[in-house]
Amino acid sequence: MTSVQITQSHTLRRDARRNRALIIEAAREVFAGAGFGAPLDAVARRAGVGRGTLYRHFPDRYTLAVAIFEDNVRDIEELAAAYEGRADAFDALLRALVDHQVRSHGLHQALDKGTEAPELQALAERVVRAFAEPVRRAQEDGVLRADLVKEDLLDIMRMVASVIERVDDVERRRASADRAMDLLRNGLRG
Amino acid sequence: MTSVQITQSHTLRRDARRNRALIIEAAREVFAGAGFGAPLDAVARRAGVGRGTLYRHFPDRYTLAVAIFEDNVRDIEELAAAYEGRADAFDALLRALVDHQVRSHGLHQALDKGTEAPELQALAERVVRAFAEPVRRAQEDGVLRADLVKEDLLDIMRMVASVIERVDDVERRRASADRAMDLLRNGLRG
Amino acid sequence: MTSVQITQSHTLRRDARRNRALIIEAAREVFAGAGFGAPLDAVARRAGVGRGTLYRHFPDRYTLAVAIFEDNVRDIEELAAAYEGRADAFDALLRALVDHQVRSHGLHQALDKGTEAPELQALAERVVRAFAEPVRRAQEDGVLRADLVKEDLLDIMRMVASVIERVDDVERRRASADRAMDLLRNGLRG
Amino acid sequence: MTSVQITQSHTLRRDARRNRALIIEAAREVFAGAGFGAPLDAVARRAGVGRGTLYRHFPDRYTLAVAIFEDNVRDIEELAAAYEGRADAFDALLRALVDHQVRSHGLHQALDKGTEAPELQALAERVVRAFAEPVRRAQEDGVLRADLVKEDLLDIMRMVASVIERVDDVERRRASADRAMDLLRNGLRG
DNA sequence: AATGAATGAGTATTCATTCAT
DNA sequence: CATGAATGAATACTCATTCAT
Repeated sequence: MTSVQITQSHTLRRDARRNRALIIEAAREVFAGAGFGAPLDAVARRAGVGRGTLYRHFPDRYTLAVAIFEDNVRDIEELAAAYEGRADAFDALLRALVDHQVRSHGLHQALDKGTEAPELQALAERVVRAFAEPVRRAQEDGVLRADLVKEDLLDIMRMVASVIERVDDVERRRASADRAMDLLRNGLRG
Repeated sequence: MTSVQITQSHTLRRDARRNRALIIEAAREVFAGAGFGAPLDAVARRAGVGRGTLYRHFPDRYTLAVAIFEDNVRDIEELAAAYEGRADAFDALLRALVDHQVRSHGLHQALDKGTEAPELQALAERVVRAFAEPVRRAQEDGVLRADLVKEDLLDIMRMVASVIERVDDVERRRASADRAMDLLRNGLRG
Repeated sequence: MTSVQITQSHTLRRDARRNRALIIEAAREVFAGAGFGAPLDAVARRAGVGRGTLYRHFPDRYTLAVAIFEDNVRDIEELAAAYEGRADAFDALLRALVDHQVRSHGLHQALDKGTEAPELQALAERVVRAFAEPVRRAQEDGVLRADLVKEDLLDIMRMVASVIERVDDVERRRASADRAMDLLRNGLRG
Repeated sequence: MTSVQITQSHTLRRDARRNRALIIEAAREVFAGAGFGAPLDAVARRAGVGRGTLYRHFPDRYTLAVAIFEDNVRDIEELAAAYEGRADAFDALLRALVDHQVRSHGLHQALDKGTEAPELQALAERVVRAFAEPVRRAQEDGVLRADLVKEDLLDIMRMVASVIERVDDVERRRASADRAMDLLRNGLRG
C-alpha cells in the first residue's frame, strides 16, 4: 500500500474504482493474448465497459501499461522490504519478477517504448532500486557474478519475456520461463 | 511455380530479380527500423517499387520475412558445412547466429508468429539441423551443457533478439548482443 | 415552470442562481474562444460545475445561447426606452449592438441555426422591434436609407460578426467592427 | 490554365483525375449544405469514392478547401487579365467574387482558419493581387472610396459570406448576396 | 440538487489488399 | 509485368447525453 494506491482508493468513487480494476485486469489478459498492440476496444469490451470509460481512466495505451506494471513493481518492492538483509533476497526477487512476467506477459514491448511513457522508465528504475541491495549482498556472498550491472537486470527481464511471449497457456509459459532462467543462471557451459 | 519461388530465381527476368533483391533489402531496413509490423507501403516505397510489385513477389508479410531469413539460414548452413567435424563449430555457428540478428533485427517477432507461415518453422528447423552435430560434439567435449535441447536454441535466439530490438545503432546492438551472450554462456553465478 | 425560466430566477435557490450566472459567463468566454461549437464540457469545467448541473440549467447548446443573448437583448431594449423619441436613437442602438458583438462574439453562428431554437428567433425579433421606431425616425430624418427592412438589420449583425469572429483580441475586434460599420454606413463609393 | 492545373492534368491518371474532380464537386456541395465542419465521410460518400481515396487526394479538410478555392481564384485572375485596363474591372471582379461565394458558400469558415493552411492565405493573397490594379483605377476614377485597403477586401468577402451562409437555396442566396452588396456599396445613409 | 462516471454514436485515419491502366 | 489508384475494414478518439452516487 503506497500513497498512490491510497490516494486512488480515496479519490475514485466505488464504482469507478471497480471499473478501473476491471479494465486493468482485462488489459492484462488482452495484452497477454494479442500483444501490447491489441485494440483498446478489445480491452473495453472484455472489461465490460464503454470506450469512453476506458479513455477516461487511461488516456492511452501506455497509461494502461503503467497501471499494470505499477502493481507488479509494488509487489517487488514489498518483497524487497520483507527480505531485507536476508541472503536469499536476490533469489526471491528474481522468482517474483519471473512470476509477474508469466502472469502479465505481452508487456515488455511497452517497456521498450519507454520514450513514449516516462513513467514506464520510472517503474523500471524502481525495480532496479529494489534489487540493488539484494544484488550487492549476493555478489558479496559470491553466489552472483560480480560484474552484473543494472542494465543486465533489465536485459534479463527482456530475455525471460521473449521466450514467454508467444506462449498462450500460462502453465507452459511458466515452464518456458523456468527453463530460460535455468539457462541464464547456470549458463551454457558443460 | 511462380516467380516467388526462391529456388527458381534464375527463372526471373533480370529486372524482376533486381526488384526482388531491392525489396528484400528494403524490408530488412524497414523492419529493423520500425519493427516487423511496419506498413508494407513503407517497404515498397523504400525499395522504389509499386505496391503491386511488392505483392507479386511477396504475397504477405511473412513471405518477406522468409526471404530475409532464408539468406541467413543459408549462411548458417554453409558455415556448418565448412566447420564440419571441428570442435569449434558450435562456437562459430552461435557467433554467426548472433551476427545475423544484429544485422536483421526486428524479425524475431516474425518467428514467433510461425503458425501463420509454416516456411518460417521450416527455416527454424533448418537452423536447428545445422546446429545438431556441432551441439552434439560440444556436449561430448564437455564444453556445452548436456541437457541442451533444440527448443533451447530457438529460445537463445529469442533472448538475444529481445535485448537487441530496442537499440537503433548497430554498434550498440552488437555490444548488447555480446553482453547477453556472455550472460547466457557463463550464467549468473559468481 | 422550471428553474430554467429566466424570468423566474428569483425562484432559484441562491446557489443555483449563482451557478447559472457562472455558467453563462463561462459559456460566453468559451464560445468566444472556441466558437459556438465548442465542447460543452469546456463550459462546465470553466464554470467549475459538473456536467449534470450544466444540463440541468441548460438542456442544450441553444438554451445557453439564448441565455447569453437574452442579456444583450434586454440591454438593447432598455436603451431603446431611454432614447425614446430622440433623433440619435438609431445611432445609439447600432453602437450598442456592435458593442455586444464585440464582447459576445462566437455567437452569431447560433443565430443562423435559429430553426433549432425558436427562442433565438424570438430574441432576434425583439431586437428588430426595439429598432423599429428609431429606424423609422432616422429614415424620416433622411439620415438612413429609406429601403432598409428588418431583414437588413439581421444581416448587418451577421456582417459585423463575420469580420470579428476570427479575431481573438478584444481591442482588435473592436477596431475591425468599427471599420466594418464605417464601410457599411458610408458605402464603398468614392 | 495555370501551370498547377496543367501539371495535375498530366500527372494524374485519367480515372484519378476524374475522382479528384468528383471529390471537389462533392465537397463544394457538402460544405455548402453542412458547413465547413461537415464529416469528410459525407464528402466521400457523395463523390461515390472510398474513404481512402478521399484521403489520398486530400490529406485533410484544408487541402480540400484549397482545391475548391483554387478554382475560384483562378477564375478571378483570368477575369482580371481579361478586364485589364478597363474602367469597369473592379465591378466585374467584385461581381465574380460574389458569384463564387454564392456557389461555394460554407468555405469562408476555412479562410478564417488560415493559420492551419498557409495555402489558403496564399490564395487570399492572390485574390487581393488580382484586385490591386482595378481597385487603384476605380479609386482614381473617383468611384471607389480612396481609403479602401486590402484587408477591407477580405472583410467584404467575409461579410457577403456571412449573410449567405445560412441560406440553402441558391437563388435566395444570390438575392441575399446582392442585397448585402447593395448595402455595402451604397452605405446606410439616406 | 450537484457531481462526475459511464455510455456509445459519430468521426477521423491508417493500411492491407485488389484491380484498372 | 509494373504501377499506383481505389477500396473498405479496422482502429482510434471525442463528446453529447444519461444516470448512479
